[in-house]
Amino acid sequence: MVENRPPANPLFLRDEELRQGIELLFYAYRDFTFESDQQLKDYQLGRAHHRALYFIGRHPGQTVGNLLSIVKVTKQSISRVLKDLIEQGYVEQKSGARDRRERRLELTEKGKKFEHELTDRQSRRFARAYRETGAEAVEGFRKVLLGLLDPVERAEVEKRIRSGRLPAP
Amino acid sequence: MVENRPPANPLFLRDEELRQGIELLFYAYRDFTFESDQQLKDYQLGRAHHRALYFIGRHPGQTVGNLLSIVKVTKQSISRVLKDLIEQGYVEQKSGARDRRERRLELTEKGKKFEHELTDRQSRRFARAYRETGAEAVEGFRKVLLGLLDPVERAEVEKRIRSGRLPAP
DNA sequence: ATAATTAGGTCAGTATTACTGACCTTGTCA
DNA sequence: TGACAAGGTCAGTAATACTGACCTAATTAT
Repeated sequence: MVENRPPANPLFLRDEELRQGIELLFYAYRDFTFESDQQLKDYQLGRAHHRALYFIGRHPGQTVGNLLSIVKVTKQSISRVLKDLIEQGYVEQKSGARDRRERRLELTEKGKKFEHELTDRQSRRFARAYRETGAEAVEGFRKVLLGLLDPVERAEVEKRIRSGRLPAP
Repeated sequence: MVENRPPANPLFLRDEELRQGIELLFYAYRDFTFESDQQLKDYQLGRAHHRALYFIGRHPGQTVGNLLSIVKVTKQSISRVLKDLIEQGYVEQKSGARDRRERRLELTEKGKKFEHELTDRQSRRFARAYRETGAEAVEGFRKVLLGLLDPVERAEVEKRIRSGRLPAP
C-alpha cells in the first residue's frame, strides 16, 4: 500500500476525494441490492416490490400518498407494485378512519415474513460493516449520508428514520 | 431533538440501527442520482450512459471487459450503451496494442466535457456533505461503505478507487 | 500448425421499472 | 353545491437489463 500521490495540487486532491466518495457509494449500493434482487427473482418480484414491502413494514398504516413521497415515483408505478403485493397476499389496505378516501397500508403476516427474509441479508451486511468499522465510523457514515440528502428532504428523513417501527415477524 | 428511545432492549436497538442505515443509504442514493438523471433526459440518455461515461473517464484506456466487471451488467446491456455513446461522439475505441481483440475505451473531448457536466452536480453534493460533517465523519463514511462491499470485491475496489485518474476537461 | 479459448459483438425475445397524459370515483370541506 | 384531494386506471412509450444462441477475430496452448 504505497501512497503514490505527490504532495501536489490541493484542488486535484479535493476532486479526487469527491470522486472516491461517488464511486464508493456506487459500489456499495450495487452490492447492497444484489443479494435481495436475486432472492426476489424466485418470487417473480422486483426491487420495487421489496422497497414497498420495506417501507410499509416500517411505517404501518401509512397512506399511499405517504409511501409515494418516500419512494418518489408516480402513482401509476406504485399502483402496479401494490396491486401485485395485494394480490399475492403480502399487503392489505384499510380505508382511513378519519378520511375514508385514504387507503392505509399494512403487511399481512405473510408479508412480514417475506419482508424480513429479504431485509435480513441486507441487515447482516450492515451488521458486518458496522462491526468491522466501529461506532465512530458508523456515526460518520450516518452524518455524511444525511448531508448528501436534498436539504428540503433532510428534516423529513431524519424524522422518518427515527420514528420507524416494525413489529417482530 | 428529543432522544425518545427508552434504555430498552439491545436487540431491538441493534435492528433499529441497522434499518436506519439501510434507509439512509436508500434516501441518499435516491437524491444523489436524481439531479443528473434530470439532466440526462435533455440528451435522451439515461443513468447507464452516465455510469459508462464516468468509469471510462475514470479509467481511460480500459477494456470493455473491465468496464463490465465494474458496472456488473451483461455485455448486451453495456453494448447498447456504448453504441449510443460512440455514435454521439462521446466515446471512442482503439484496439489494444498488445492484444488486438481488446477495444480500449476513451472519452473524446466532447465526452469529457459532458461527463464533467453530469458529475459536477454530484461532486458538489459530496463537497457540501463533506464540508458540513468534517474529515472524521468522512473517514467513517468511507470505511463503512467499504465494509458494505462483497468481501470478494473489496480489494479490487480499494485498488480501483485509488488508482483513478481523470485529466482536466 | 491446429485446436481451444478469449474479447467482443450481435440478433431475438422478454421482463421490470418508470414515465406522461387523460380521465374517473369517492370522499372531504368550504 | 362545487372545488379539491386521495387514489385508481387506461393507454402508450422508454430505459434498463435479462437469457440464449451464434459469430468473428485474435490469442494461446498443445
